[in-house]
Amino acid sequence: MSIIDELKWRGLVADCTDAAELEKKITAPITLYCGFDPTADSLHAGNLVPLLALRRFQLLGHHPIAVAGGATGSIGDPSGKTAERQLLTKEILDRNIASVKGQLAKLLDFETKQNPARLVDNASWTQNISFLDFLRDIGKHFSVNQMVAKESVRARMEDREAGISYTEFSYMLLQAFDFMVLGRDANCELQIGGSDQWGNITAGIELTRKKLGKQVFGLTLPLITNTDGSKFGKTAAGAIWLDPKRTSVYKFYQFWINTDDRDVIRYLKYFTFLTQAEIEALEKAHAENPGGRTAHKALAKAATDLIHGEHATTEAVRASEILFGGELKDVAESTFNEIVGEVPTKEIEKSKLEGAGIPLLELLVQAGLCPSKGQARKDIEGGGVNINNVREASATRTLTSVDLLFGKHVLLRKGKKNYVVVTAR
RNA sequence: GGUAGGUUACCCAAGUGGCCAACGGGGGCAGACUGUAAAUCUGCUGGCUAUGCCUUCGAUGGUUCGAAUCCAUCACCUACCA
Repeated sequence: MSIIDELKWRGLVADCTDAAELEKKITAPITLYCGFDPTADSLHAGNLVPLLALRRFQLLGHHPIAVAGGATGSIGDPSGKTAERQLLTKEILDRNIASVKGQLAKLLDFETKQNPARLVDNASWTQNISFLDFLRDIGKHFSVNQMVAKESVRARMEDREAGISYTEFSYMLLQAFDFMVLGRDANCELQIGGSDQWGNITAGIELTRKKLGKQVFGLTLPLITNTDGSKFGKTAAGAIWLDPKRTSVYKFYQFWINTDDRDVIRYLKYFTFLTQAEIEALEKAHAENPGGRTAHKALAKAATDLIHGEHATTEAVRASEILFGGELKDVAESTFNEIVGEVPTKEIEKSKLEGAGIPLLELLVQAGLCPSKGQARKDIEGGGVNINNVREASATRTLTSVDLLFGKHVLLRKGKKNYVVVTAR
């Protein structure tokens, strides 16, 4: 199966230039790239689709290049943004690039002899070019008329309140320049990216044709949307990050477990490397017994394995089983310890539990389960708060050392899914 | 520059002197049901040392026993006129 068929089957092709010619080209290994701008110090679930697509190409023998956007990231892509962005400071940018590079490196194979992945920073070819040279050599090939017509720019021009700065307006040129440089120096013939990158990609294709007289291709991946209309990759608590310091492995696993039934098969195609046969089997299992959530578990396991490795996944699965498995009272200390560190943990001083103890209201706020004591009180009165998986109905409850499990921990829960382990120290 | 209208909690939006921490809807949180679902039903949705107290209705000042509500000035938005 060619990479194009593979992507099509997975529903991962949103758009593509000169499909017939690209399909011919792609029968032999080609070099392709995808850019990632370091807007934060970690990639998030939303970045996964293009990143995994790179890897899909690699698995089928193609040569992937991941481009860290040291240059483009310092400008800010206007695509899909409704307002001008705050520029990142140089220090933040450097830090972000360093950590994003590390994450990219984990998901692609840099070791294989045949077609090792490469990681480059577009600052390396942008920083030494002078403004005048850039205007003369690159800028000359762009028509402002055409640039203004592109969706990403037009949306902002029509919005009288937001507008667009010259800086962001120029973003497209930088990305086009990247493609041209990679086409010239690395024989890169294909750029992939999210569907919001279409305008930037085609700009690069045209620049490459004009500068090098060479035909290169673009392929965009669909924007992932949840069936219920919400944004993929976001929870109430914020984005789902790949960095376990930002989003714990347990939370990451839970994120996938909580996928809507209607989305789960689609996401298996998007986010895992399971084969068509395997996914079809899961689809069947899901249709026959949705309550078994076989597909959800497979999705969560596969995605978590990919990002955090099998060992961490096993622990997250185990913690989930313990927390959602029912009674806590018979749980052995060693079993309980498995969830410590998986779910959010809050340490308090042991002395606070002596005597009258610490008010539950206060602890709920400190543990980050409730935003204020008023809210904590309401949550308790509404029956939403559990201590060690036993519902607590009294808002005046205080916690003392008697409540400690194994003399160390208290398991607080708000609602069905929000756990915090409080550890006395 | 002129005239008219607007600015209310996370968002939309009612309220035009005391009964207003402020109707209603959305969103969010929680409860029941369930599969750690969906749909549905219910409660909550400014803060606190909590049968009470404090801070909110674009900003500042004023009238009044009492203001989101009346007056003045300022800022921003919308429409029409120039």
